[in-house]
Amino acid sequence: MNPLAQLMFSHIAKTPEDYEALYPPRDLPPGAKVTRIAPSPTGYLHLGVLFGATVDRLAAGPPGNGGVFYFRLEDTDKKREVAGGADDILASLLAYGVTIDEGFTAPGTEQGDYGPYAQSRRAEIYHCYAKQLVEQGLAYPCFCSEEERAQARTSQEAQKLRTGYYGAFALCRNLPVEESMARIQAGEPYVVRLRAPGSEDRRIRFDDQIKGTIEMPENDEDLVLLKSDGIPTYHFAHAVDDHLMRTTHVIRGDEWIASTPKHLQLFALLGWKPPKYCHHATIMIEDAQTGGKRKLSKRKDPEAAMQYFTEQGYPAESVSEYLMTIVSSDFEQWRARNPGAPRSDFPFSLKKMSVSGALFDPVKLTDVSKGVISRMTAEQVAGAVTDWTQKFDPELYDLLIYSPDYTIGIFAIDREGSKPRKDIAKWSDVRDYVSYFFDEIYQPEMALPENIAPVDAAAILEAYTPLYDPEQDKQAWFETIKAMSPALGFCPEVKAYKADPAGWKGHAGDVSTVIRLAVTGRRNTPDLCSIMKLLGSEKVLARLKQAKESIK
RNA sequence: GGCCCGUUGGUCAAGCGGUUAAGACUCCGCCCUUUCACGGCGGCAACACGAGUUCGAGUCUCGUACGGGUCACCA
Repeated sequence: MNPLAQLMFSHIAKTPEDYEALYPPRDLPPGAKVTRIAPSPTGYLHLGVLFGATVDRLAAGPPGNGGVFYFRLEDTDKKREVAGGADDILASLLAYGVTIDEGFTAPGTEQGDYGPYAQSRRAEIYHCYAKQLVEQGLAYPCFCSEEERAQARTSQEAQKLRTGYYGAFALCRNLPVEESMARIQAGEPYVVRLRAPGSEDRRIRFDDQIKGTIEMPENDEDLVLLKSDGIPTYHFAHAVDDHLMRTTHVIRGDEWIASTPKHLQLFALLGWKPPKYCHHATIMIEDAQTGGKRKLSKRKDPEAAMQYFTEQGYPAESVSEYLMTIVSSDFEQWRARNPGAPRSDFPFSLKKMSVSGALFDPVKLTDVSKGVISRMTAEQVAGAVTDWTQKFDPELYDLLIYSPDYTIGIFAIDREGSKPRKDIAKWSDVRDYVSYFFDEIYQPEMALPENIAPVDAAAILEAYTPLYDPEQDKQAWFETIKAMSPALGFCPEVKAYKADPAGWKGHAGDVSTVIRLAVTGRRNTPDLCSIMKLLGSEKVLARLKQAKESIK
């Protein structure tokens, strides 16, 4: 029995063998992958985490296919923890269509045989393995204070040496056992450090599933395993958890590459087979200050928080679809060939992931989102818009719920058919799009096109008003416009007008533009006949009258 | 600074030793069209640089430059 290990971990009764038995290897079909997302609840869900989770989900395959995608909480940093952060992340993930098979599968729900899935509740497990390492002489207590470490760093920098707790700078590394024990018994605070056997001039190599072979110096830093409060660092927790939870593929951002030698060393020392590492490039953002690219930052970039997209009213589907175009280089081509297919059908491969960081492109998001919304039914759009306005635009919400049929009617215009309109990219665009359907928020622009004189416009409205027939269908309606055009000096056929513009003031299209302007306050709208039908004759007549007066 | 990773049009990107160097987004033009939007057609626009290997290099090697990441009792 190692007296030091005994003293440090007197509360540990279980052995590594116990845990091996408790968490046996998973019975998986050949080739099935076990992936995980392990966020720390230090804020709300942001684009980077969603991106990672999307990749994990994709790599594990659709639910029920043998692969497992689980959610583990890395709540080891009490200082930065945000209350409710975990549930928010979970709920948001689900909202973006990332389903979870195991661990925390929904807010307040934890399931699976490899738990607990919150690191704050796994202290005993980490301590058990830390104890083993101390017993084997592979770990030791370190009493260095913050000041001492800062001092060491300063002197290292002065000597142009690599900073860190290694080699001769690892002050507590060779403390006599008796001294360590005495100091612990005296109540002195300490951390547990790895006695890193690595050497800087030996190199290790690993096959990254995304980036390919990577070669780096071995780790020789005596990294902290357990902080002074007994909570493990990420490195140690990663090794213990991903082994015990039988993760096959650790998919994470490439900012982790630098510490992979530490992780590989940990796995080796613990006697475990390491998982396959898959380091993906992170999403970048254009820095407004410098014009350059940089990693997305939760603090600097409000649009990194999913809350931003929610407030703007981007459908979750749009964001997911956009993310896919960054996740996998061949997604767009697949999507073009399989327009309606669920994303889970996409044949995903880690190898197809980009090795360099993509710049977040809001313009592309807009384009993707317009496509997504154009494929929705009028009912779906009305429903989504109603939900969104309830939270973010109460005034518009009240107008929209007044008559659900009317609201659906608005979104039904020009929606059916093979060439749906793409006017809306996000729900916050809707207010402007629908404003002329509601007198309460109607803001006519009323600026006539330059080629139409006010007298002619007035004459057009004068002539049209008695002809207005709410029963007319689209074709009959435009026939009416054409029929009344010549008397006003406008050519009934656009083509004929273009062939001989000199003989006319304009064409039937100009006539309809004047009416459109009178009825909607705009020069550009979807099909005017449908709009007038929806508005109803009372409103149409009122607006025609109002327009005639404003022209005079 | 050390150690890593990266670099094909403005952006996302195909490409795997021989291609007129795909495609998507943006922008521009034309067509369709009662406006707009949609759609169709077309256009602008790229292999960071320098050596080397090779009959031949965006593709392989080495340098250089530039960009990013990382060097915590944060993840």
